[in-house]
Amino acid sequence: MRDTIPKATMSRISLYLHEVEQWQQQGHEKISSQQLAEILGLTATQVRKDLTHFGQFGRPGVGYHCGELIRQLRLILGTDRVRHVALVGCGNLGRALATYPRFEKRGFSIVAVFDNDPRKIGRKVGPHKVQDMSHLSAVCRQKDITLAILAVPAAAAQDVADRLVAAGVYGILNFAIVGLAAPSDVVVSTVALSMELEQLGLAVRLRHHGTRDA
Amino acid sequence: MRDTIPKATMSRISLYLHEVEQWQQQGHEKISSQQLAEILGLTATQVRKDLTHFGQFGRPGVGYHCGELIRQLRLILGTDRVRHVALVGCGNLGRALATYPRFEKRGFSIVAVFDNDPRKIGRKVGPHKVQDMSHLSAVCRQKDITLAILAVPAAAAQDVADRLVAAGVYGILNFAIVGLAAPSDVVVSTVALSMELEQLGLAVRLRHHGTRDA
DNA sequence: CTATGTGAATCGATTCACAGCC
DNA sequence: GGCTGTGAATCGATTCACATAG
Repeated sequence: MRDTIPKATMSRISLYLHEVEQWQQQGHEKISSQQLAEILGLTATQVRKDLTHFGQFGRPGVGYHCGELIRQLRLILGTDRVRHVALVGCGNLGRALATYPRFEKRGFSIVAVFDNDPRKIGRKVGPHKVQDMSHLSAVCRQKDITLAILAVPAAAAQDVADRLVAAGVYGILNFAIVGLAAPSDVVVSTVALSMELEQLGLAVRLRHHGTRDA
Repeated sequence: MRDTIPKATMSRISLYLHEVEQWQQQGHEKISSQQLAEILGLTATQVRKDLTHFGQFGRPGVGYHCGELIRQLRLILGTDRVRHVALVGCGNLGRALATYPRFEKRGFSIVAVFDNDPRKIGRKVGPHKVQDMSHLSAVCRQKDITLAILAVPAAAAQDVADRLVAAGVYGILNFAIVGLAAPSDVVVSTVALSMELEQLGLAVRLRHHGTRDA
């Protein structure tokens, strides 16, 4: 487990966890790299290579024990214990994310919600009162918040990111369409929804290349 | 332009478009591969290689003309003309996406919204009345809808996807956490928000590897 | 005989080095 | 001089082939 993990591998670990959980819920006790690969449209070798970056979880001639593999994958992802998350920005997208049930189901708990709009502060969003940004640092430290979801307008994103970093957050999931500067020990991952749609459009165009200008 | 485009290149084209637009709005007339690369944290060579997959848009000694490059990038992405999009699923996330202003700003227009919940049908979400799923096929064809955003529960996703395909949609942006089966001429792109958060958590853990179990 | 784990080989993407144009 | 476009070289990721364990 102590070499550097390929980026491509990292992006597949949570896929593995999700599919093995599904598989187990369907009543299976074990799963082979072949079966897991087929579900995900990968190769069996790729699945095994990915997993062995973190340890040897399977048994030759048998496969992987679902329960054990799930435990290990959660350990890898750090979701064996619940992680506290702050959500900043209570627009339409922010409110949807605040109540997105899958975060809670997968080991992340949104424990504080912030906005800087006085009309929103004090309102409830899901189970949480929206708090003023000025409380950000104190609340993050008090509630042991290590990750943040950023759903504010692009113009405000860098400022909020700086404040989150100052508040001791280690990772930021950024829904604004700007690159964020952050110190090297803080991870920023940007989800640009409009670009996802653009890329889908491009993929469609290339697949139908000459065919028609669909 | 007629070799196969690397997947990695495809995923960067919309980044280029966005940054060149910003750059132009800041009053610049031209941009060099070096400047664009710095903004995005890439190398100048990579930017040039990516662009030349689609044609030769720059002039040696000068750089790229912003206006011309933007025009070409939109042509590549197919957003030179507005594309009609259907949104299926009016839960919290669906409603946020239905009114997400950036889609409209970048050449995509949500022209129809569907749900199968009778209590939601007829309500307005942004400028659109929520329609029953039974109208899906007729509306998609009538309004020349080529792309769809799928924001329904995982259990319903495959069924809806099948109906979208039957309705002549070429691409599906899927927010449900399931792999969707679709014919090879239909592109499915899945955005799994909870997995984004898991991957962020993993990246954080690996960056701080031994340090502390943040 | 079945399925994992892994070094070696292949494949694809990034970077280098430079030829050609402004 | 400055910068693009591109073949050659490097780097990383996937696949192959097989040794090893159940």
